Amino acid sequence: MTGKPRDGGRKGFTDRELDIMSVLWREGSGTVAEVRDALDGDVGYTTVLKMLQILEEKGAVGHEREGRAYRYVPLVASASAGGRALRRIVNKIFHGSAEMLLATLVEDRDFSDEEIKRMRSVLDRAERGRGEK
Amino acid sequence: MTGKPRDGGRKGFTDRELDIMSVLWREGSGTVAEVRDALDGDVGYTTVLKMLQILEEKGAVGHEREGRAYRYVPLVASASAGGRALRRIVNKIFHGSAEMLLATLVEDRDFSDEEIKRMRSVLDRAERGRGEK
DNA sequence: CCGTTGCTACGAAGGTTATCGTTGACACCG
DNA sequence: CGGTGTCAACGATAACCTTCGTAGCAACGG
Repeated sequence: MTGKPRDGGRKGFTDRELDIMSVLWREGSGTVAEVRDALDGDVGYTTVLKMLQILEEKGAVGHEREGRAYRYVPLVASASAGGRALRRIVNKIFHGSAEMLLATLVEDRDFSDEEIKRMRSVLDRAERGRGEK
Repeated sequence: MTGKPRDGGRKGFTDRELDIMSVLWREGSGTVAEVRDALDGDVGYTTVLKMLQILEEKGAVGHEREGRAYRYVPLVASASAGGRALRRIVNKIFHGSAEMLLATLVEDRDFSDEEIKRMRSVLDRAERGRGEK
């Protein structure tokens, strides 16, 4: 493992960085070639490598040697990045209203009954689970 | 009004751009000086002007003369920007699961009973309102 | 042993973001 | 009229994102 953070991962990810983090979160880890294959369009090998090096400088990923190649692993959890991103959106776009955020979300996509049910139970759990810890 | 779009506002906003759009969405419109006053830290007048000009180039805002100054108005609705941002997050960070997004949201903040209730009714409305249009 | 292949490292190019300094226009005050 | 304050326009700057080309290294096949 290497990598001294430059900005500690405080800020959100850029588009390309997010593409790459998304792959690592989904797969758990990846070599440069694996990440590259998992990306949509065709991106140069060195481009992916560079992005991973930048992400490492920021402390978002780490790497360990695997044979001749490096295997990169995310050091920032997706939930943590998601929380930061959601906070930003709810504050700047929805003026602090989570209700508006949710309304926009469900208006934007057609959720199945199943999905709505599960979302409702997320709210139930939040309500019940409060006041304990 | 002026402003031919350069990228049509397809992409999301950067941090600073979002700060400024947030003010315009909240207030409805604003001159350079008004926007500047509404921003948190002290930002230079010309900086705010420049950002508004960039946003105008992108088609996100327009302006009309008001006395000697320009009054800027948002051309992109906050719900539209919010929808785009949420889609990006749910896809890249939560792998398409709105349920995970919602779980992260409610874990991150302590919502009141009132807020939870309103969010639940947003889901109810979504369920009932489906299949018609 | 030598060429090929699969890697990482380095650094540069082009575009964007974010910050202003400076200039010039215009109007108001005294 | 002449100074002062408010405003937009322009250009400069520094940092950062994103893309690679090129080079160098190490292992493997023949």
